[in-house]
Amino acid sequence: MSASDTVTAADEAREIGLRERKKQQTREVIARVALERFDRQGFAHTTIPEIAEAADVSPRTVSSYFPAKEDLAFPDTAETFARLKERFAARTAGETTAEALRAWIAGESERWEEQGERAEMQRRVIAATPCLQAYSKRFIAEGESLVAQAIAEDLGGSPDDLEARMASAATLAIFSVLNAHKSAPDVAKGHAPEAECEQHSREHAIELLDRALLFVSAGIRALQIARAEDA
Amino acid sequence: MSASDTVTAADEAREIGLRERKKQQTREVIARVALERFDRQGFAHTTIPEIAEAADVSPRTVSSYFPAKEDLAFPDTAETFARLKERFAARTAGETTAEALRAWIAGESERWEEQGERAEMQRRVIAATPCLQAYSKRFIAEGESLVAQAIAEDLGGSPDDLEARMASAATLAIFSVLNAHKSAPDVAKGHAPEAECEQHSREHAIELLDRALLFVSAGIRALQIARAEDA
DNA sequence: GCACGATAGCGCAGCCGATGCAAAAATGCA
DNA sequence: TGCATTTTTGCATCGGCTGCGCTATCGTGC
Repeated sequence: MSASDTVTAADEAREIGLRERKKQQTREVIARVALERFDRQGFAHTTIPEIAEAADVSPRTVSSYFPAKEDLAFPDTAETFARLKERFAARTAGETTAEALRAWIAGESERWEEQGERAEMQRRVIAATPCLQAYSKRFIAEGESLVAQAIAEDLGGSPDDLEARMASAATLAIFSVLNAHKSAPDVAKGHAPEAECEQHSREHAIELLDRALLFVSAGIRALQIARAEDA
Repeated sequence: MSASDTVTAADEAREIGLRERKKQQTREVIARVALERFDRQGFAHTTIPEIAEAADVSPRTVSSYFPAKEDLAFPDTAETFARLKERFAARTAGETTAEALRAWIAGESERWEEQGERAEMQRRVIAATPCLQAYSKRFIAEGESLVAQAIAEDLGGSPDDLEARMASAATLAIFSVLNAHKSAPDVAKGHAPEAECEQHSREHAIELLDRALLFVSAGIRALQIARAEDA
């Protein structure tokens, strides 16, 4: 009855052997050098062989780690949504979807801040590449079903309730807008990103998030009222 | 002072000469055979040369008409949004964005019904191809900015007002859900698409649309109230 | 410690889609 | 009919993706 019987996804990074460790490391290196090149020379003007050379692996290996070139710009999206899934699974009976979302977003923005320049680069690259913005919708679709399920539980309906799906789609669409909004105006103002500013920006982000959730919950309420009137 | 001085987009199809006519025709043939193949054998398992042969043109010509393979599945999206743009431009002072959207959607669904099997095939193909669903978001983004502008006018704010963009994104996201929803359940029920049923489906579509607009307008109102309280 | 199964990384070859370019064919007009 | 314009085509190339088989390394059980 070793400790490995109770490992969680979070522990996995330490539990595993040297082999897996090297794999993660290789993946990380590839993603990092790719992001740097994308930032410097643009996504389209960076080739896979080029990234491979910079990461000291073969082109074939790059494609093996990242099936599509676009995936290089979203190296840890899977984990991000895995955490959302965990968060939803772990929520208590009274906790609403909105509260869980708030907590999740807070955790994620903390992560982004820890990454520092890295997250900023990713933001820049995606903002500068329409193709990547379109690609990101693919992941959002994944999040949509998670949120839809959570909202459906709140409403006590079936997991594929239409209203839940509508509300979920609206929520994530608004998140996208907020996310895109966060990139642009800070650049325009032109003041250096000091610690104080970052703190402010984070509070601002939460505030915007609340507005989004307000929007969505008002929408849901209106639907429920309308449905009650019909019946 | 010929008649060509006052041509609109709608007249264009007749005003132009044989040359332009043939071009449209070629484009139409390519799109049609492509959609058929996509429906029969899947998007990924249909190659450009194959489509070219079926359409009796060279592969190079196909790529010339449709820069990306995905565009073959959305042959008339540009016109669809052009009509939305026209509709917004033509709306009277009192007409809200929601009303204009309703009118537009009504017109578009009429068009779809006229196309018959064609629209159904497109629906099937997109529903069966995640890649195309992601690609469709590209066009939706275009619609988003149109709707955002219209809502911003309603609200009297600047054209890139954040709330307008949020509301617009939410609206189109919900439309997407409704659109996807329309594909699935009709198939599940398994009754033939009789005229009566189509009529019902159309009414149902309008009803769903109204729910979406209700959702959005409630959201906007909530935001305005919150903003008023802050001030 | 050793040997064996598993697997990460690699090279290769091929397919497909996208694009630039220039020749060729079709078209519209005088 | 002849000419200018535009569409269509073939060609060549490039970049990305994939399947296959080989090698080297790692992990495990003996």
